[in-house]
Amino acid sequence: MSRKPTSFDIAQLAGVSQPTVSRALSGSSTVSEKTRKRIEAIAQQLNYTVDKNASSLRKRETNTLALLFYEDPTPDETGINPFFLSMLGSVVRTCALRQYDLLISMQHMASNWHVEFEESRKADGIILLGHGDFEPYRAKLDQLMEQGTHFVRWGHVNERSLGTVIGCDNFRGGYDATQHLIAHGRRRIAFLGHANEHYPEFFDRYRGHIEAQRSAGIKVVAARQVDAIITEQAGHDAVNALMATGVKFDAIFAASDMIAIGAMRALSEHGLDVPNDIAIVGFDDLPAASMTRPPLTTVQQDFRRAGEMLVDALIRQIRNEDVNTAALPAKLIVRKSCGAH
Amino acid sequence: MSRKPTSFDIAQLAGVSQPTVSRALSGSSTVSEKTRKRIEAIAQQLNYTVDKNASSLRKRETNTLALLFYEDPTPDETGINPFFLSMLGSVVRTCALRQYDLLISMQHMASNWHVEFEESRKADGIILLGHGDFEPYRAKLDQLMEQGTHFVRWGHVNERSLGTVIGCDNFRGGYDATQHLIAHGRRRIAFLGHANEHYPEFFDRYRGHIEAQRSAGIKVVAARQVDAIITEQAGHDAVNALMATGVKFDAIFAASDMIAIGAMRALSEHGLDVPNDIAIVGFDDLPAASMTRPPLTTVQQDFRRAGEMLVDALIRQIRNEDVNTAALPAKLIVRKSCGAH
DNA sequence: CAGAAACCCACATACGTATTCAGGCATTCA
DNA sequence: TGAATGCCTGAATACGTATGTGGGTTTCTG
Repeated sequence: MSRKPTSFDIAQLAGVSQPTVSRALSGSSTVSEKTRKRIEAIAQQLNYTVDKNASSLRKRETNTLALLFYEDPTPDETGINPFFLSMLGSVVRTCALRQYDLLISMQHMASNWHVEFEESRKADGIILLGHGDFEPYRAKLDQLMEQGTHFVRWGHVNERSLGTVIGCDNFRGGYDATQHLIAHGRRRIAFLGHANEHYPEFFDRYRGHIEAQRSAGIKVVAARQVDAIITEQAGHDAVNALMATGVKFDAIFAASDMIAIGAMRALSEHGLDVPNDIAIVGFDDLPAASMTRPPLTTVQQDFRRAGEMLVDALIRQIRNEDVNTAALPAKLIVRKSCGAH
Repeated sequence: MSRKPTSFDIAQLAGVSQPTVSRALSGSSTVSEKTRKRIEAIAQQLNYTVDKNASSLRKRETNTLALLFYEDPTPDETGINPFFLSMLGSVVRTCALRQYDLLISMQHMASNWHVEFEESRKADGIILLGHGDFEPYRAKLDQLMEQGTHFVRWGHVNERSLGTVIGCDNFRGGYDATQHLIAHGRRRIAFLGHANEHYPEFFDRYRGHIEAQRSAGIKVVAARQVDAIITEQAGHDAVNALMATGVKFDAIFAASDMIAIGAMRALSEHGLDVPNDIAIVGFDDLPAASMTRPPLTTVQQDFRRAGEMLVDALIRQIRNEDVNTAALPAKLIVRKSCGAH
C-alpha cells in the first residue's frame, strides 16, 4: 500500500511532463490522441484520481453544492421535516447527474454556517431549505447577497423575494383544496396552521383558503383558524384547541400533511369519523399521506421536480446565467379523507 | 466586493508573517497571547475563513465524511429507503457535533464512486448504507479494504463481516416479534420478506422467526414465507401472492414496516380486518408506523443511536483507534395491529 | 554578569494541480 | 531550400495553507 499516485507519477511512467498529464485527462484538445491514450491507460492502471483539493485550489471552484436544512424550532430535534426529506432524494440524484458533489448540513438560526461556508470554499453554492421568515433569517440572506454567495432556496415565491426562490403555488393549492371541500357540501371549514407573514407559505395557503370561501359566498369565521407548526403533534393539539373553543366545523384544511395526520389522530380520539363527521384535506402529499386510514386527500407538491429545479437553478447561477424565481403548480390528489365519491 | 482575504492579508495588517497567522488561528501555543488576540481581531473583522481546499491539501485530511446510499433495485427511483432517511438526521447532527462536514451521494452497484471517492481526497472516510449482499458488492468492499479506505457500514453483524459494521440484533427482533404473536394466540404466522443469504438482515429476522416457532412447538410451513423487497408495493404483492396459494394464516410478521403497510393495504382490499382476522407486526418503527390505522406494532431499531454510532465508529477508524463491530438491541413496540390488549 | 533556557517569530518549503508562455519539430507553401 | 504555419509539449508558476528549522530577544539562574 504505497503512496497515492500523482500526476507526476503518471507523467514519469508515460515519459511526458506533468502538465501534459493534466491536459490529457481533462480532455484538452492540444494533446495528441496517441499520448492521451497512453496516459489514460497508465492512469487507469494505477487507479489514479485527481486530487480534488489541489484541483479546487487551483481552479477556484469545487464542483460541490451545499444543502442546508435551516431548522428553527427545536435545536435538539434530530428529525428533519419530512417534506424536505422527500425532496432530498431528488436533489441527491440531480447533483449526481450534473456531476456535482453534495454537502449537507443542518443548522439553526444562531449559526453562521452558511456565511462561512462558501467563504471556506468547500462549495460553489448553497441550497437553503427552511421555514419561517423572521428577522435573523432575513439578515442572513442579506449577508449572503452582499458577499455574493450563490444560493437558491425553497420557499414562498413573490416578486420581492430576496435572491432566487423555487416554490409551489401555495395560494392556488389552498384555493383548490378548500373549493373541493365546498364542492362536496362542506361549509364550516377549519384551517390548521399558522396564518401570518412569518410563515409565508402557510399564509399563502390560508389566503387561497379564504378566497375560495369568499368566491362561494361563505362567511369566514376567524375562530376556525388555529395556529400550528409543521408537526404531527401540532396538528393533534390544534384540533383539541379548536374543539375547546366550541366553534362548529365539518371539515379541516390542514396546512401540511403532518398536521392533517395529527388532526386525524385527535379526531379519532374524540370519536369523530373521517370523512363522515369531518372531512379533511392536507398539503404536501408526503409518502405517509397515502398510508393513513382513510387515505389522505391532499395537495401535491412535486418534490421530484422541485429538487431538480433547485439544483439546476443554483448551477445556472454559479455559471452566471439567467435564473428565474419560479413557482411549481400544486395539484389536488383526491383520496378518501375528503368524502368525495 | 474585493478578493477573499487570505492569511497573507491578515499577516500584513497585523505586522506578522503568514505562518504566525496560521499558528495563531489554529491555537498553537507558540504564539504569544497578545499577537494572537490582535490576529483574531483582524481576522474577525475581515470575515476571514480558512480556505479548506488549501488546508486539506496541506494537511492531507479533509475533516469530511461521506455517506453513500447504496441502492440496488431501481436506478431511476429517487426514493431513498425510509429507514435510512430516518437515520440521516442523526448522522447529519452527529457530524455537526463532531466538527465534520458530510458529503452525500447515492449510487447503484455499477458505479465505483466509493472507490474513487476517498482516493480523490474529498472525504476521510465513508459510511455505507445499503441492502443486499451480492457478489459485486462484496467485490467493492474487498477493494475498499485493500486500498485502505476507512469505512463503516450499516448492516448484518456477524463475526465474518468485512470491515466495521454497525447493525441491529435482527435475530432477536425477529424472535421477539413472532413470540409476541404466538403469546397472543396466533399459530399460523406468515413471514413477508426475502429469506436467503443475499439479504442477511431479513434472513436473520427470518431465522429468529423460525426459532420462536420452534421453541413454541409450532410446525413451520414453508409456504407461509413469501419473498418481498423493502417497499410498500412489495408488501401488497406479497399478501396477494400468499392468498393465491391458499395457505391459511392468522398473522403476519413483515420484515419491514414498509412491507407491513403494503400488506395492510392488501388485507383491507380483501376485506380482512387487522388485527381481528390477521394480526401483524412490522420491523423498523418508521415514523409512518404510528400513523397507520390501526397503529402498527413493530420492532424498533434505534436509528438515532445508529447514526451516532456509525459516525463515531468511522471517526475512530480514521484516527486509527480500536473500533468494534456492534449490534444494537431491537425493541418490540406494541401498538394495535398485533391484537394485544 | 555570563550562560542557559524559554519564548516568539520569520524563512523556506511542500501539498498536487491547472494554466500561461514559449519553444521545438514537422509540415506546407512559395 | 528557406520561411511560414500548426501542432504538441515542457518549463515555470500560482493557488493558500501548515509545518520543520533556525535565529533573535527576553528572562531566569548560578
